[in-house]
Amino acid sequence: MSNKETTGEREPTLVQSVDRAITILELLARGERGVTEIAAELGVHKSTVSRLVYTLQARQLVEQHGERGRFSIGIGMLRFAGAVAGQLDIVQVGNPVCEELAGRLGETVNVAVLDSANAINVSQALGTSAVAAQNWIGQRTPSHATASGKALLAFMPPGELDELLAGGLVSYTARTITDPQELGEVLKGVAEDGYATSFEELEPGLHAIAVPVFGSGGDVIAAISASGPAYRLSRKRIPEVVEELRRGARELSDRMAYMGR
Amino acid sequence: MSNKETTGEREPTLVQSVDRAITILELLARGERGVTEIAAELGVHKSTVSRLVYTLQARQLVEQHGERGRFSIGIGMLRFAGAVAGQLDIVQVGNPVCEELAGRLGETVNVAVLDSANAINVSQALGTSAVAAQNWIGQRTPSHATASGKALLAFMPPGELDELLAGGLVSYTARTITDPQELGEVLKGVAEDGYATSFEELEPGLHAIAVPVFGSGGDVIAAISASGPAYRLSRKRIPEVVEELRRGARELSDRMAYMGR
DNA sequence: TTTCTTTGTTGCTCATAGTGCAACTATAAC
DNA sequence: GTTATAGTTGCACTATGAGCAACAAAGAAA
Repeated sequence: MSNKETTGEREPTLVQSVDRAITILELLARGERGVTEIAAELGVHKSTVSRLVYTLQARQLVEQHGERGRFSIGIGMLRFAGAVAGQLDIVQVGNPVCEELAGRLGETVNVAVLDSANAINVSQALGTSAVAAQNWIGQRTPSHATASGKALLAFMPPGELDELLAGGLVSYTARTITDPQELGEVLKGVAEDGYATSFEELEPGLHAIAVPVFGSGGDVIAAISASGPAYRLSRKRIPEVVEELRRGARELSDRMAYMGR
Repeated sequence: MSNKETTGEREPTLVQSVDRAITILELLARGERGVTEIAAELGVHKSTVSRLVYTLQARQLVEQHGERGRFSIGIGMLRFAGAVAGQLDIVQVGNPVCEELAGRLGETVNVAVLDSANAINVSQALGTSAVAAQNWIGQRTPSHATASGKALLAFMPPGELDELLAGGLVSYTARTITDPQELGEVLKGVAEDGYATSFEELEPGLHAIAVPVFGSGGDVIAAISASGPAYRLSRKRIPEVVEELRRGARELSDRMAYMGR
């Protein structure tokens, strides 16, 4: 087996069918679609997709709507979800804290951890404004363009920081910080103030405010953020929101410490 | 390709490597382990597992501890978890309700839906008794031996019910109901009383109480349950617990109806 | 209704991609 | 130091997975 180029190129050898199966799962995670459609997106033959999907279906990782219908992510996936959540105790502990804060603030609240240069949301509670609330769980977001991300970056050893950001800063909106030096300044401010913001730096019209969560060793283990539409989560609300978030962060710290972290 | 027997035997053809990869994920969901160990459990060669695992790792579905260490489920899995959760709005809605009930009752609270003959827990909040709280999310549990399962079965059309249970009733403890006729009687009682119990029918020492959650059409869409150790969640507490659970179930119903279900 | 299109499934065939082997390396145990 | 254990990788073989094409089922159009 050579496997020179599959999706990109890897040094060791990737198992092609598994790699493709995962890609299919990722596509389906973004919405249901049919075999033909998937085949087009993957650049492979219908039949190939049909068999891959069949295998995934046999294990409940995808579901078929009707006899010959379209496919979507299946409930079997929850099995794994539970396992990850169990491993990261911060997920368990984060949920109730998110819920409470979301209730108080009326905005969507997330707990995120850092994974290389991305912030990953691990718990979430939706705000009271029922509709259009996006699901962020498991989402990898670029740390330099999000409030949580900045809260996490601001407390890293400078050496590691540079390494992480070596890839360059991608721009998402006109307000995204793309200059490493500027980002450095901003992060310095975050470390001093104890909170970070992202006002339309990731998506137009989206505001977010975040604070760090400290582990018992004084290190930053996560960030907790509130996010909502620009007109509702305005700059004026910063003091109020930060205060609430800090309370939540402290509670999270305490509970984690209690569990032996 | 023939693929006559891989794990069992399927009529259409399974993609072997994908099937194996999923098995690996399932193993890792139950705890971290090494390549050699996995290879033994799968009955394949180390190298095969090493490559499969590498592929999974490249997509963050598994994580390696250290350079050449053991493997465990990875954060990337959360991406998919979020997707499932987004599809089943009951997950979103169920979480806060679970949290609240768990707080009041001090026991673990779960929301479950029916998937063929199994009850699957889709949301969960842990009780106050911090330790030893098991993670049930995504777990498929045999409906005839669990409180949630019985609450779900009790409101099914009798025809479908018989079909579901045609496979026979597996016994888990001395108290598990294994006689279909007896189960029928019990379910009738559940439908009348409006709640179901499982006292050491799934695991010795484990008690659970559940009530159904109705959809806007009057059909049962889920069940909500409280579970805990036998000595704490005793029969005496049934009235109290049922009352709380009913309140939660009603809230869940209302919220779901509000969302258009 | 019939016909035309589209989409998912399946038998067949070929060659690629995946597996097993074995040698290699790194880490841990003694 | 030696030995044992566990993960990775080059190589060779063939079982396995992918593509093709014919088929079946379900809609859409006429």
